[in-house]
Amino acid sequence: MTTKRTNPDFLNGVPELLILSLLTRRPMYGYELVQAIRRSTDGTLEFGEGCIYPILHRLEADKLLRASRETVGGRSRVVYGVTSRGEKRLAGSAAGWRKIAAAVEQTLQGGEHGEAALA
Amino acid sequence: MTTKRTNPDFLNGVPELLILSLLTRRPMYGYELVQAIRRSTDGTLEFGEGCIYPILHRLEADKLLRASRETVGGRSRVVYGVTSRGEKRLAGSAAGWRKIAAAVEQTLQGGEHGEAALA
DNA sequence: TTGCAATACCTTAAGGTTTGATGTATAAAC
DNA sequence: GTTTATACATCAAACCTTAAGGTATTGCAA
Repeated sequence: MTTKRTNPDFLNGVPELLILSLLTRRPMYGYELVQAIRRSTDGTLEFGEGCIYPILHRLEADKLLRASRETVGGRSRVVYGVTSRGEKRLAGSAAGWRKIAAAVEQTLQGGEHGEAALA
Repeated sequence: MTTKRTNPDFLNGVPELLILSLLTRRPMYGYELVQAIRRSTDGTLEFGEGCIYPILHRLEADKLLRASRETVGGRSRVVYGVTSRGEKRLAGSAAGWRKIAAAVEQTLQGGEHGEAALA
Protein backbone atom coordinates (compact mmCIF):
# COMPACT_ATOMS: atom_id res chain seq x y z
CA MET A 1 0.00 0.00 0.00
CA THR A 2 2.27 2.73 -1.18
CA THR A 3 -0.75 4.73 -2.16
CA LYS A 4 -1.57 7.58 0.13
CA ARG A 5 -5.27 8.14 0.14
CA THR A 6 -5.89 11.77 0.70
CA ASN A 7 -9.55 11.70 -0.16
CA PRO A 8 -11.03 9.01 2.03
CA ASP A 9 -14.46 7.73 1.22
CA PHE A 10 -17.60 9.25 2.65
CA LEU A 11 -15.86 12.06 4.52
CA ASN A 12 -16.23 14.92 2.10
CA GLY A 13 -17.88 17.80 3.89
CA VAL A 14 -18.23 15.86 7.11
CA PRO A 15 -15.70 17.93 9.07
CA GLU A 16 -17.58 21.13 8.32
CA LEU A 17 -20.87 19.55 9.34
CA LEU A 18 -19.46 18.28 12.63
CA ILE A 19 -17.76 21.58 13.37
CA LEU A 20 -20.98 23.51 12.97
CA SER A 21 -22.89 20.95 14.97
CA LEU A 22 -20.46 20.88 17.88
CA LEU A 23 -19.96 24.63 18.01
CA THR A 24 -23.68 25.16 18.17
CA ARG A 25 -23.76 23.42 21.50
CA ARG A 26 -20.72 25.10 22.92
CA PRO A 27 -18.09 27.58 21.64
CA MET A 28 -14.68 26.00 21.29
CA TYR A 29 -11.21 26.65 19.96
CA GLY A 30 -9.58 24.68 17.17
CA TYR A 31 -7.44 22.33 19.12
CA GLU A 32 -10.34 21.54 21.39
CA LEU A 33 -12.55 20.79 18.42
CA VAL A 34 -10.16 18.22 17.05
CA GLN A 35 -10.56 16.24 20.22
CA ALA A 36 -14.25 16.95 20.61
CA ILE A 37 -14.89 15.35 17.24
CA ARG A 38 -12.94 12.28 18.25
CA ARG A 39 -14.81 11.97 21.53
CA SER A 40 -18.17 12.71 20.05
CA THR A 41 -17.76 9.88 17.57
CA ASP A 42 -16.14 7.47 20.01
CA GLY A 43 -12.93 7.59 18.01
CA THR A 44 -14.57 6.66 14.74
CA LEU A 45 -13.85 10.02 13.16
CA GLU A 46 -10.53 11.78 13.51
CA PHE A 47 -9.57 14.90 11.63
CA GLY A 48 -6.17 16.50 11.93
CA GLU A 49 -5.56 20.14 12.64
CA GLY A 50 -4.50 20.62 9.04
CA CYS A 51 -8.07 19.78 8.13
CA ILE A 52 -9.89 21.70 10.87
CA TYR A 53 -8.12 25.03 10.85
CA PRO A 54 -8.62 25.88 7.19
CA ILE A 55 -12.32 25.10 7.59
CA LEU A 56 -12.59 27.34 10.65
CA HIS A 57 -10.95 30.18 8.73
CA ARG A 58 -13.26 29.68 5.79
CA LEU A 59 -16.39 29.51 7.92
CA GLU A 60 -15.35 32.65 9.73
CA ALA A 61 -14.75 34.45 6.45
CA ASP A 62 -18.21 33.38 5.35
CA LYS A 63 -19.63 34.73 8.60
CA LEU A 64 -20.96 31.37 9.66
CA LEU A 65 -18.65 31.46 12.66
CA ARG A 66 -17.65 34.31 14.92
CA ALA A 67 -14.13 34.29 16.32
CA SER A 68 -13.02 35.84 19.58
CA ARG A 69 -9.57 35.82 21.09
CA GLU A 70 -9.15 34.69 24.65
CA THR A 71 -6.00 34.48 26.70
CA VAL A 72 -5.96 31.78 29.32
CA GLY A 73 -2.80 31.35 31.33
CA GLY A 74 -0.76 33.30 28.81
CA ARG A 75 -1.98 30.99 26.07
CA SER A 76 -3.87 32.67 23.29
CA ARG A 77 -6.94 30.89 22.08
CA VAL A 78 -9.26 31.65 19.23
CA VAL A 79 -12.72 30.63 20.32
CA TYR A 80 -15.34 30.10 17.66
CA GLY A 81 -19.09 30.42 18.00
CA VAL A 82 -21.84 29.85 15.47
CA THR A 83 -23.64 32.86 14.05
CA SER A 84 -27.30 32.83 13.09
CA ARG A 85 -26.19 32.38 9.52
CA GLY A 86 -24.15 29.43 10.67
CA GLU A 87 -27.16 27.89 12.31
CA LYS A 88 -29.11 28.13 9.10
CA ARG A 89 -26.25 26.55 7.23
CA LEU A 90 -26.09 23.77 9.76
CA ALA A 91 -29.79 23.09 9.41
CA GLY A 92 -29.52 22.85 5.66
CA SER A 93 -26.34 20.87 5.75
CA ALA A 94 -27.68 18.38 8.27
CA ALA A 95 -30.83 17.96 6.22
CA GLY A 96 -28.72 17.33 3.13
CA TRP A 97 -26.66 14.76 4.96
CA ARG A 98 -29.71 12.90 6.20
CA LYS A 99 -31.28 12.90 2.79
CA ILE A 100 -28.18 11.39 1.26
CA ALA A 101 -27.67 8.96 4.10
CA ALA A 102 -31.24 7.74 3.73
CA ALA A 103 -30.85 7.36 -0.02
CA VAL A 104 -27.65 5.37 0.35
CA GLU A 105 -29.11 3.16 3.02
CA GLN A 106 -32.16 2.55 0.89
CA THR A 107 -30.00 1.41 -1.98
CA LEU A 108 -27.83 -0.75 0.24
CA GLN A 109 -30.91 -2.52 1.43
CA GLY A 110 -31.94 -3.15 -2.12
CA GLY A 111 -34.87 -0.79 -2.22
CA GLU A 112 -35.49 -0.59 -5.94
CA HIS A 113 -38.33 1.87 -5.56
CA GLY A 114 -40.94 -0.49 -6.92
CA GLU A 115 -39.84 -3.58 -5.13
CA ALA A 116 -41.79 -3.64 -1.92
CA ALA A 117 -40.41 -5.42 1.10
CA LEU A 118 -40.27 -9.13 0.52
CA ALA A 119 -40.09 -10.20 4.11
CA MET B 1 -23.08 31.12 -5.99
CA THR B 2 -20.74 31.47 -8.91
CA THR B 3 -18.64 28.71 -7.50
CA LYS B 4 -18.86 25.48 -9.37
CA ARG B 5 -18.86 22.77 -6.84
CA THR B 6 -17.11 19.80 -8.30
CA ASN B 7 -16.76 18.07 -5.00
CA PRO B 8 -20.21 18.07 -3.49
CA ASP B 9 -20.48 17.28 0.16
CA PHE B 10 -20.99 13.79 1.48
CA LEU B 11 -20.70 12.08 -1.88
CA ASN B 12 -17.11 10.98 -1.88
CA GLY B 13 -16.97 7.26 -2.55
CA VAL B 14 -20.74 6.96 -2.68
CA PRO B 15 -20.91 6.19 -6.42
CA GLU B 16 -18.59 3.21 -6.01
CA LEU B 17 -20.60 1.93 -3.08
CA LEU B 18 -23.88 2.20 -4.95
CA ILE B 19 -22.43 0.62 -8.08
CA LEU B 20 -21.24 -2.41 -6.17
CA SER B 21 -24.50 -2.66 -4.30
CA LEU B 22 -26.70 -2.43 -7.39
CA LEU B 23 -24.58 -4.74 -9.51
CA THR B 24 -24.70 -7.37 -6.80
CA ARG B 25 -28.41 -7.69 -7.31
CA ARG B 26 -28.33 -7.61 -11.08
CA PRO B 27 -25.65 -7.18 -13.78
CA MET B 28 -26.01 -3.95 -15.68
CA TYR B 29 -24.29 -1.77 -18.22
CA GLY B 30 -23.03 1.73 -17.54
CA TYR B 31 -25.83 3.75 -18.99
CA GLU B 32 -28.35 1.57 -17.21
CA LEU B 33 -26.55 2.06 -13.92
CA VAL B 34 -26.75 5.82 -14.16
CA GLN B 35 -30.51 5.56 -14.21
CA ALA B 36 -30.70 2.73 -11.74
CA ILE B 37 -28.96 4.91 -9.17
CA ARG B 38 -31.40 7.69 -9.77
CA ARG B 39 -34.38 5.39 -9.46
CA SER B 40 -33.02 3.54 -6.50
CA THR B 41 -32.65 6.78 -4.59
CA ASP B 42 -35.89 8.33 -5.79
CA GLY B 43 -33.96 11.00 -7.63
CA THR B 44 -31.98 12.08 -4.59
CA LEU B 45 -28.69 10.90 -6.01
CA GLU B 46 -27.65 11.52 -9.60
CA PHE B 47 -24.23 10.75 -11.00
CA GLY B 48 -23.27 11.54 -14.56
CA GLU B 49 -21.66 9.12 -16.94
CA GLY B 50 -18.35 10.92 -16.56
CA CYS B 51 -18.43 9.79 -12.98
CA ILE B 52 -19.70 6.25 -13.46
CA TYR B 53 -17.58 5.02 -16.36
CA PRO B 54 -14.18 5.72 -14.85
CA ILE B 55 -15.26 3.89 -11.71
CA LEU B 56 -16.45 0.90 -13.71
CA HIS B 57 -13.13 0.75 -15.51
CA ARG B 58 -11.21 1.00 -12.28
CA LEU B 59 -13.27 -1.65 -10.52
CA GLU B 60 -12.83 -3.96 -13.47
CA ALA B 61 -9.07 -3.42 -13.43
CA ASP B 62 -9.10 -4.26 -9.74
CA LYS B 63 -11.07 -7.41 -10.51
CA LEU B 64 -13.98 -6.33 -8.36
CA LEU B 65 -16.17 -6.32 -11.45
CA ARG B 66 -16.29 -8.64 -14.43
CA ALA B 67 -17.13 -7.15 -17.83
CA SER B 68 -18.77 -8.94 -20.72
CA ARG B 69 -19.74 -7.52 -24.09
CA GLU B 70 -23.24 -8.02 -25.37
CA THR B 71 -24.78 -6.88 -28.59
CA VAL B 72 -28.47 -6.14 -28.46
CA GLY B 73 -30.11 -4.81 -31.60
CA GLY B 74 -26.77 -3.83 -33.11
CA ARG B 75 -26.02 -1.84 -30.00
CA SER B 76 -22.92 -2.87 -28.13
CA ARG B 77 -23.21 -3.03 -24.40
CA VAL B 78 -20.66 -3.74 -21.74
CA VAL B 79 -22.37 -5.56 -18.93
CA TYR B 80 -20.75 -5.57 -15.53
CA GLY B 81 -21.14 -8.14 -12.78
CA VAL B 82 -19.64 -8.30 -9.32
CA THR B 83 -16.88 -10.81 -8.61
CA SER B 84 -16.42 -12.54 -5.28
CA ARG B 85 -13.72 -10.04 -4.55
CA GLY B 86 -16.18 -7.31 -5.33
CA GLU B 87 -18.66 -8.73 -2.88
CA LYS B 88 -16.07 -8.65 -0.15
CA ARG B 89 -15.23 -5.09 -1.00
CA LEU B 90 -18.90 -4.19 -0.90
CA ALA B 91 -19.30 -5.74 2.52
CA GLY B 92 -16.36 -3.80 3.88
CA SER B 93 -17.35 -0.59 2.16
CA ALA B 94 -20.94 -0.77 3.35
CA ALA B 95 -19.76 -1.44 6.89
CA GLY B 96 -17.46 1.58 6.66
CA TRP B 97 -20.29 3.75 5.44
CA ARG B 98 -22.61 2.68 8.21
CA LYS B 99 -19.97 3.26 10.83
CA ILE B 100 -19.39 6.78 9.60
CA ALA B 101 -23.08 7.48 9.15
CA ALA B 102 -23.75 6.37 12.71
CA ALA B 103 -20.93 8.53 14.05
CA VAL B 104 -22.15 11.59 12.19
CA GLU B 105 -25.73 11.05 13.28
CA GLN B 106 -24.61 10.62 16.85
CA THR B 107 -22.79 13.93 16.74
CA LEU B 108 -25.69 15.69 15.06
CA GLN B 109 -27.92 14.57 17.88
CA GLY B 110 -25.47 15.94 20.37
CA GLY B 111 -24.27 12.67 21.74
CA GLU B 112 -21.21 13.77 23.67
CA HIS B 113 -20.35 10.26 24.77
CA GLY B 114 -20.70 10.95 28.42
CA GLU B 115 -23.83 13.04 28.26
CA ALA B 116 -26.67 10.64 28.68
CA ALA B 117 -30.08 11.55 27.32
CA LEU B 118 -31.52 14.52 29.12
CA ALA B 119 -35.12 14.02 28.10
C1' DT C 1 -34.60 10.92 -46.38
C1' DT C 2 -33.42 14.21 -43.70
C1' DG C 3 -33.21 15.65 -39.02
C1' DC C 4 -33.70 15.03 -34.23
C1' DA C 5 -33.85 12.63 -29.96
C1' DA C 6 -32.46 8.88 -27.18
C1' DT C 7 -29.27 5.31 -26.34
C1' DA C 8 -24.48 3.78 -25.21
C1' DC C 9 -19.83 4.37 -24.74
C1' DC C 10 -15.74 7.25 -23.56
C1' DT C 11 -12.32 11.20 -22.43
C1' DT C 12 -10.69 15.53 -20.53
C1' DA C 13 -9.89 19.87 -17.76
C1' DA C 14 -11.14 21.91 -13.62
C1' DG C 15 -12.04 22.47 -8.94
C1' DG C 16 -12.39 21.53 -4.07
C1' DT C 17 -11.10 18.59 0.03
C1' DT C 18 -8.61 15.79 3.32
C1' DT C 19 -4.15 14.15 4.50
C1' DG C 20 0.35 14.29 6.37
C1' DA C 21 4.24 16.79 7.20
C1' DT C 22 6.27 20.62 8.97
C1' DG C 23 6.83 24.91 11.70
C1' DT C 24 6.36 28.20 15.55
C1' DA C 25 5.62 29.26 20.46
C1' DT C 26 4.12 28.79 25.29
C1' DA C 27 2.95 26.12 29.65
C1' DA C 28 3.48 22.28 32.46
C1' DA C 29 5.99 18.28 33.92
C1' DC C 30 10.05 15.67 35.16
C1' DG D 1 16.64 22.30 31.63
C1' DT D 2 14.77 19.23 28.57
C1' DT D 3 10.77 17.03 27.11
C1' DT D 4 5.86 16.79 26.47
C1' DA D 5 1.39 18.73 25.60
C1' DT D 6 -1.00 22.62 24.13
C1' DA D 7 -2.34 25.86 20.35
C1' DC D 8 -2.08 27.90 16.12
C1' DA D 9 -0.87 27.74 11.20
C1' DT D 10 0.62 26.61 6.26
C1' DC D 11 1.73 23.71 2.29
C1' DA D 12 2.24 20.03 -1.44
C1' DA D 13 0.18 15.88 -2.70
C1' DA D 14 -3.48 12.91 -4.01
C1' DC D 15 -8.06 11.98 -5.01
C1' DC D 16 -12.84 12.34 -6.78
C1' DT D 17 -16.90 14.41 -8.93
C1' DT D 18 -18.49 17.69 -12.27
C1' DA D 19 -19.42 19.63 -16.62
C1' DA D 20 -18.60 19.55 -21.14
C1' DG D 21 -17.51 17.50 -25.15
C1' DG D 22 -16.92 13.56 -28.63
C1' DT D 23 -18.28 9.18 -31.35
C1' DA D 24 -21.78 6.10 -33.13
C1' DT D 25 -26.13 3.63 -33.50
C1' DT D 26 -31.30 3.18 -33.40
C1' DG D 27 -35.97 4.84 -33.96
C1' DC D 28 -39.26 8.20 -35.05
C1' DA D 29 -41.24 12.14 -37.21
C1' DA D 30 -41.71 15.53 -40.91
